[in-house]
Amino acid sequence: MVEHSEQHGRRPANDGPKAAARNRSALVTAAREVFAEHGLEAPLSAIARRAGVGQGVLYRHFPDRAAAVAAVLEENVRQIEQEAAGRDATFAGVLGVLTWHLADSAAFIGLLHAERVGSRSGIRAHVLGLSERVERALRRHLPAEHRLSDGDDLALAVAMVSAAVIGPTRAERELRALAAWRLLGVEVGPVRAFGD
Amino acid sequence: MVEHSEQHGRRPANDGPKAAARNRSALVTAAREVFAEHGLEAPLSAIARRAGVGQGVLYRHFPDRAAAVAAVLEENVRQIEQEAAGRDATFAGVLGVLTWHLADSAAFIGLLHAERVGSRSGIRAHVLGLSERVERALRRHLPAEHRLSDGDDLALAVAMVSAAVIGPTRAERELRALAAWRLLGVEVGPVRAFGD
Amino acid sequence: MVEHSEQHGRRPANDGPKAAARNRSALVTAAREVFAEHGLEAPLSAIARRAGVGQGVLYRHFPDRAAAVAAVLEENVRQIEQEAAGRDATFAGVLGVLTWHLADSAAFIGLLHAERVGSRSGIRAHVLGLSERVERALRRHLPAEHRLSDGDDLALAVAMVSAAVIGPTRAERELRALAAWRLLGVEVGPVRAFGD
Amino acid sequence: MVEHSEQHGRRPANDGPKAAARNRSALVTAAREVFAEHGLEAPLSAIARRAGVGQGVLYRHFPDRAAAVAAVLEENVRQIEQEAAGRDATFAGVLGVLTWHLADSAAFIGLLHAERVGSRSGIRAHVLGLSERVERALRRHLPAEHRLSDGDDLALAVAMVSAAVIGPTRAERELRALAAWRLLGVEVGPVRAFGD
DNA sequence: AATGAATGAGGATTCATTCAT
DNA sequence: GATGAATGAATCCTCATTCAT
Repeated sequence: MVEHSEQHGRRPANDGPKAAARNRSALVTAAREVFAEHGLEAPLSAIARRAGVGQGVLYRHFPDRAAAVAAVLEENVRQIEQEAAGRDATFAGVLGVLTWHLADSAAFIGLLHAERVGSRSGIRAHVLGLSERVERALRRHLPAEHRLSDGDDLALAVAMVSAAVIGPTRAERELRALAAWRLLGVEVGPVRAFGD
Repeated sequence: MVEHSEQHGRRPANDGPKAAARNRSALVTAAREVFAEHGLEAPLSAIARRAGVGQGVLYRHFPDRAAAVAAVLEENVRQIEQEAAGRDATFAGVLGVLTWHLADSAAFIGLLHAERVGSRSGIRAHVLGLSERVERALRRHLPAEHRLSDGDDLALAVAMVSAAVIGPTRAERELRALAAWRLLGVEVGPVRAFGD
Repeated sequence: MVEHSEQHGRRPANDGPKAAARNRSALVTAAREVFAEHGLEAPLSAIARRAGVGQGVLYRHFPDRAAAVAAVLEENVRQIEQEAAGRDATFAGVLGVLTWHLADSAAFIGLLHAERVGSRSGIRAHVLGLSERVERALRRHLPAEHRLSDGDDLALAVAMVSAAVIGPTRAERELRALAAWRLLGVEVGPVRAFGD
Repeated sequence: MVEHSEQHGRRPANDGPKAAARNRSALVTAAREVFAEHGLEAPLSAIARRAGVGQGVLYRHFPDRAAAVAAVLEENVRQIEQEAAGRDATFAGVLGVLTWHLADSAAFIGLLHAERVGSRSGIRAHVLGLSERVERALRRHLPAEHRLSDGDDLALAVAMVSAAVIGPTRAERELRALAAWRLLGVEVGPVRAFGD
């Protein structure tokens, strides 16, 4: 049992429940950055620290590492879908946003195709669902006669490009991603962050 | 004939220097298996245990994790080179051996293109060297007019295929590798372990 | 992953494997004391600290709390059995050793009859086995016509006395144990530590 | 008629002071259940959750764990006293109610005789007081010539029986309690919940 | 040269307690 | 008065690494 009988020295400000939404958002941002910089095995405490919250808050929002990873992925996928839902969306455009995410943090999108995401199988299904959402978003705008329109090739191509995206700088990663798409015979539109 | 393998009481037999080579080999094999089964983050102690040696021996041969990883990679690359050096080697054939290694343990070859291999930078250069050796082995047999013959495309392609190689079973991983090569427009020869 | 890349500042003496037996014994002793003083929920780290060893050693010898508890219990029971095995052992004498253990650390013998020992069921069976050994040791010397000779009464009586044994000092606990046996109509022999 | 229980938007209805009593009662009930199911070390948050109130309310009513434990004990003891105060109360009858409480949640009554209730000493005196009230309630109906009528024997007997009461089901615990009383030469009246 | 126990820093996780709303 | 999010100390546990034998 953990009986904290000593008084905590001067407790820092507690902004109350209003901070909840702000904290969650800060945590997702921090998680994205920390995972991008130090990999998916980075200490969770680093995320809490960077988000400027206590460890407990991290655990309240994300009961385990997988949940934190999933939250970042979820956001990425949502942005891709949103781009795809735009009135004048094109295959090249959606691919551009996807590529931006790849270059920003390839490890996450790479996860979409990972076989072993920890041991819990729950996350597995979740990731598969996200993967399908990305494919749907892309396929909706894929020219019918495209060489990737066949079967699982689109998913495979995304996985391949994801992995190709390594490099010390964002620019370098973006170049690689574009080169990878080109090798697959795909022309990508302007790469840009969602919302640009 | 004198039976000289009798037990020496408490200490395990000390078979002299001959044991060193045997141990190293057992360690590399164990490392390959452990890394393949539990990922590159597996406890090093698991390698020593599977090799049937003490922790100290592991450290004698591999001062750190990177060294153990490098040793497995090194062996992989040497086998690819050996295949490429064969009298009647073909591009498809060399690619077959490479693909076998990918399917056997994609994580290793994937490393060939990783930007971050722990924090020590020494390993970085080493891995780049291995990467070049693989490319050389392949390029030597690459038809001049091949679409991958241009610049860094070959390395990129290997990276892309490496990443596509995920799956619970070896067979599944092999299938994925072949599909990935196909997407890149490459025809692969019979996939087989080196030495078959 | 826990990558300890910084050098540990000056490592304390490592007495080598010879320390293993000594450490285990020190740990059991420390565990007995810590559990007696702070209850079975005491921090495991306190045991390691009192035994003068690192946390790792504790975990090497006792993978979890239950194992540490079991080790102390085991020792208690063995001493009772040993007393019972003596040539001129009497019921009162064996009961004396048992009572000494009760007074020394009632929680442990109390465990012998506990229904809920954590959640793991493995420990459950183990404790039941120990309990039977205590009963056997006692019953061997129990006068045939004794009122406790019937069925489960002996076990129940031990459980009841165990619980009665609370109090701030050893002497107080011993008095209570004796009073409890008397209430049950049992006359107890000289109370003494095993080996006295 | 004005319907005034409509939801106030975000905040849960604030039913005014009347809720305070209701909450306290819900907390005591929840505490009894949680402590019975998970032991006295159960997380306090579990009590608040089961009572359907916020953590803050728990702390308003019970500043610490000891207070929560004491509240449940207090209620138990009050019920025993009330039974003893009945016109035609008998020793066996009062013992029956006591036994019911033992079987319901032996840990509490066991506390009546515990030496160490956390570290705070305040609780100590409180528990001793409760213990005396139980003894008084029992002794009032104890036949003068009874073997337990001497000195501390009654308190000791209660402690001994408390400890015997372990077992996975309520029925099992009740059987054990009755067997324990019998071993002590006490005949127990009908075991029943207070108020039956 | 091998063994395997010991060390102890670091990371994961849990709650008791506070406090803005 | 109630809610429940936030805090962070304390505990648990895991290895990388050393070193006596």
